[in-house]
Amino acid sequence: MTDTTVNSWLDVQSEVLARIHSRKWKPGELIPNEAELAVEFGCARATVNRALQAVADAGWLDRRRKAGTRVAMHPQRKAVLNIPIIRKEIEELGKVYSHKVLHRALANPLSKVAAQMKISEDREILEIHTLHFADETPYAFEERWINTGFLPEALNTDFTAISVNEWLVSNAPLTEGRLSFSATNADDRHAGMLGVKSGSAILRMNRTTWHNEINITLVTLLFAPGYQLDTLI
Amino acid sequence: MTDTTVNSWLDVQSEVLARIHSRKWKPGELIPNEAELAVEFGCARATVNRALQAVADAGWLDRRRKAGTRVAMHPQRKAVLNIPIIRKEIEELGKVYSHKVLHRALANPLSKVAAQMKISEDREILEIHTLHFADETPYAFEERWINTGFLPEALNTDFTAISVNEWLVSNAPLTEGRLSFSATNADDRHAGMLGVKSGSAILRMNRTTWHNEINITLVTLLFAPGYQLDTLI
DNA sequence: TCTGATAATATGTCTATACATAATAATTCT
DNA sequence: AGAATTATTATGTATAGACATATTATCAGA
Repeated sequence: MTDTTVNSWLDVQSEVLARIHSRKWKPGELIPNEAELAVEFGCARATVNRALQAVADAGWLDRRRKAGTRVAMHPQRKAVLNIPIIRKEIEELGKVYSHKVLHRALANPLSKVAAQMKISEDREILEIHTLHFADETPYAFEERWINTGFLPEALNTDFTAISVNEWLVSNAPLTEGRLSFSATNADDRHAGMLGVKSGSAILRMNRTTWHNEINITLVTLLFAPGYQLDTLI
Repeated sequence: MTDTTVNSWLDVQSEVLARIHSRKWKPGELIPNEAELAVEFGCARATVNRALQAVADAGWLDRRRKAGTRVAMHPQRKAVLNIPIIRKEIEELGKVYSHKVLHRALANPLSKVAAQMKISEDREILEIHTLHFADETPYAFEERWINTGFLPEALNTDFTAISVNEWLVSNAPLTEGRLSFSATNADDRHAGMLGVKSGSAILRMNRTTWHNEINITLVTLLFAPGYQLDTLI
């Protein structure tokens, strides 16, 4: 019993998680240091380190130099969310994906959009509206603004063949961004496009993408009712 | 230029990400193997390995033994979602958190709930409805079912002092779970409780929690309109 | 008693080396 | 030619040892 001989860092990880889950190590409690655990588990400290880092990444442990490692007070704070890629989602449902560009224009951004993109209102950007279908049924409506100052090639691209998103994936150097989800009531226009009653609750996803300090694109996706965003903890 | 001497794995990571972002390494393309990169960067293979694993974890690279490492086709980007902890959220807004237990009963689960919890319908479970407030304003409504077969102590606990969630955090051995988000129209009852018009779009969060194969609890949270779930990519 | 220097400590990371493992390529046998 | 076997290769992982760094504890001096 005393000698829990394991070797792989995954074994160490399992054991550590088991102790947290079983409350042998309680929230807030300091756990033995790496060297001690290495002796107990009969492996190298580096192996323990690898395991503890993984567990800490998942949010179960808080680690600080010198202060040591303790069980997180609020476990399970983090979940990994796979950002929806519409074509893939639809195809994984066994349905046929298609899309239709409803609107495309160079225009001055609305002040709200300009503010979010942090560009001036008198600078023209590309505005594209797309409707995504799963087997001919509307799946999501997309409003997108592209910073053509940064991506002038977008002006000469035909987005009926390739969707805007996929074009960006293979043409824009993405770095970081922000996602936000909220619920909203469909207005008449959106309801009409998605083929639902006006006022229906729809899930809205907002996404901004930056390269260095420049905003490349801003998207709002409105998903047809019934859409569900899933994630495992 | 040729000799990009770096030492820390973070430096390697930055350089790798820069090459992906700048499209020096294009989506689908095979990148040099670890040994070659180690020589180029003037560091040990283990250091390159650490960096590449981190980049792969973030979804930018696909790695397979023998086959090598290539840039992901779909930067199927993963986002780390901070699971909302209501009390903390409210306090971070600088508001005062409070909650009120509206309903508490031992009852047979609705068939829908029983199905989700994978328990039989004739087994009694604890049903608790709680309303969460931020500065006296309704913030979210919570419907929760607790598997009292697994957590009999819940029967003797007074949830007016401590919220159900916080009690569970410190009393239930959690392991894994599933989260899902969707939008729904408020029915009269929910609208009344949240103090909004019937039919308002609200964000619904569903969460199940398992320990080994046993479902411990199931929660549905309905957030007052305006609620936004944020995450960085 | 307060302040600043110093020691102690736990995690963070790098290195070199070795072997494990998965997947592909090459080879042999039928 | 086709199947089974054997190399080869790139990543995956373990190890011991060393040093870096952040943070806390301790102690000396004003």
